[in-house]
Amino acid sequence: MNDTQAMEEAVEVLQQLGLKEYEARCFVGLSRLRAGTAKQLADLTEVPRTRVYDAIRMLEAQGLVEIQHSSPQQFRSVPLQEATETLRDQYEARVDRLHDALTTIEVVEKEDDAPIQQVWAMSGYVAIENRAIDLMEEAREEVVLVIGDESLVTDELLACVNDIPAGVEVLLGAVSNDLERELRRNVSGATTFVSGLEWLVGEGVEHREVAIGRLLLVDRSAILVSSIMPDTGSEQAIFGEGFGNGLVVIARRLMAQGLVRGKDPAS
Amino acid sequence: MNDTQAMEEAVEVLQQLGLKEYEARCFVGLSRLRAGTAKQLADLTEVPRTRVYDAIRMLEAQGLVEIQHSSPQQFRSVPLQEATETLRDQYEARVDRLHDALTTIEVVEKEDDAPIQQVWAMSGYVAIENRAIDLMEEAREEVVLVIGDESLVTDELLACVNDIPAGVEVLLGAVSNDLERELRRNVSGATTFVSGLEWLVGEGVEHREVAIGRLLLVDRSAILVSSIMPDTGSEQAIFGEGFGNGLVVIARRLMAQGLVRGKDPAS
DNA sequence: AATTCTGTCACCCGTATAATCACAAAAATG
DNA sequence: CATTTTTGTGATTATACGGGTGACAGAATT
Repeated sequence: MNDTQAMEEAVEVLQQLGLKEYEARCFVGLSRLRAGTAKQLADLTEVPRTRVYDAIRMLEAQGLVEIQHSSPQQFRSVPLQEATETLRDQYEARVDRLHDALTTIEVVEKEDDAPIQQVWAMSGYVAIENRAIDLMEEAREEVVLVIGDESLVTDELLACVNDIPAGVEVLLGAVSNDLERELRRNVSGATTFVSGLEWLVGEGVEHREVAIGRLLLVDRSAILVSSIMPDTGSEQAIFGEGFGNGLVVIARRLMAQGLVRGKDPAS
Repeated sequence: MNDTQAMEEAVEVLQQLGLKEYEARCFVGLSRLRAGTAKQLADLTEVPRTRVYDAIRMLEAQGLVEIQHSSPQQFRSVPLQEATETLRDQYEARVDRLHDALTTIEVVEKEDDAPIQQVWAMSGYVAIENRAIDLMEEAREEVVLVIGDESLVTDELLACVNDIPAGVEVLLGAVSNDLERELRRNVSGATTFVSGLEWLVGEGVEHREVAIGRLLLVDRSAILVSSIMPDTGSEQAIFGEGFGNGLVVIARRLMAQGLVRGKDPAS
């Protein structure tokens, strides 16, 4: 990666982490200056000199830079190691506070009527993976998991699959030979197979370039199907649970036919 | 904690974590509703109904809520466990990206002239603790640490002190008997003592209510002194290094007199 | 058929933040 | 010592974003 690119990247990320633009630019500036005055920083980062002071003060308050009160003042950034550690701590504290606050109010409001057909949509790679892991951890009899893209095979996922107790039957599918080999190499106690999932993309219908993400069926009563969007590359999923759930019923059908047929066990 | 308090707290923290107010309120609302429509959410959270949709979309994109595309749409939040996990992952990823970006540009700009007296100021409890730990980890001969307030005795700090290799002499001071006992109970391989640090607050000068935070001297060549501000309760520190550093020189003097005198070892 | 509900848009407005300017004290220069 | 540059603070303007409100068409309900 190019230096200027990297700097922009860093500024961007710092802003996502809650810093203002000037603050971010100043911090990045100090990262390559080791130590500097307001003027030097202003020249390097193109932050208006008179605004550098405010930005630095904010950064100092957050424990990210140090100030030497000489004349002219000198600024320098905390070592990268310390900075990331500080940010991390800050964040952990926040997440904990959130967790505490929310658990004290998890008082559920009226659990009323019919648990009808519910199909939920979710998006985002991280959230979907977490949900998938959650589901697998709760499996009591059977887990069927088909992976459509190697980018989805993370350490967490593999660890989770390997942690499934012995009493639970695990069927692990892949859409390509390579991927299946990869899976078999990293997983024990599971039956792996290759599955052409043509039926998923819609047999003969319009058939756009939506790539298959993953397909997870747990105890034949909860299903999660995800796709990789062609344009953005983001992952989108739908998810249903309950034995009577329409989506789950359809999924059971399809699995029985398309998956298990030429292959292995269970009706 | 009261429910409404907890909700406000949660909203606040969520905003610190990067969510907009409406998004935060909606998420908190869904946390106690298990599932709900836009109208229900609007009534509960006082977010304008027409704005609930935008907020939910953002939340969905971040993997924090699920949408059921029925009519009316139903929304529900991801289980708290998953939500915090997702947020944590997101954050880790950002910090990593930051780390990568900054290391690629850590090309130091001109390391020029005289390494004169440098005294740096920093503030914020987390940052100061991190710096203190850093310093102690680099100790090769001697660590002198005086604690002025029990709130500063964290697990990390204790762990760090206990991890100091045997070859390094450790002098651990406290400003009260109780605190010294506490320290001795949790630390091994260190000489503990009680030190009235009157001299730190300025003998007879104005003497405001600045509480002593910590005092750290490593290898007699780096020093960190912190105070607890009377009004805000925040921690502020100054820090100097280099054997010739003025601050360090003074510190050595003071230590030799005020600390070691009536007590223990080393000149 | 009438009414309520649902979802989308377009718009206003206040605040926060980016961006400039004015200025006095301090430092540097000759 | 006089002049010029640098430094730090404060005030001011411009702008973008997010909070807040209303209009409206289609769907659902009565």
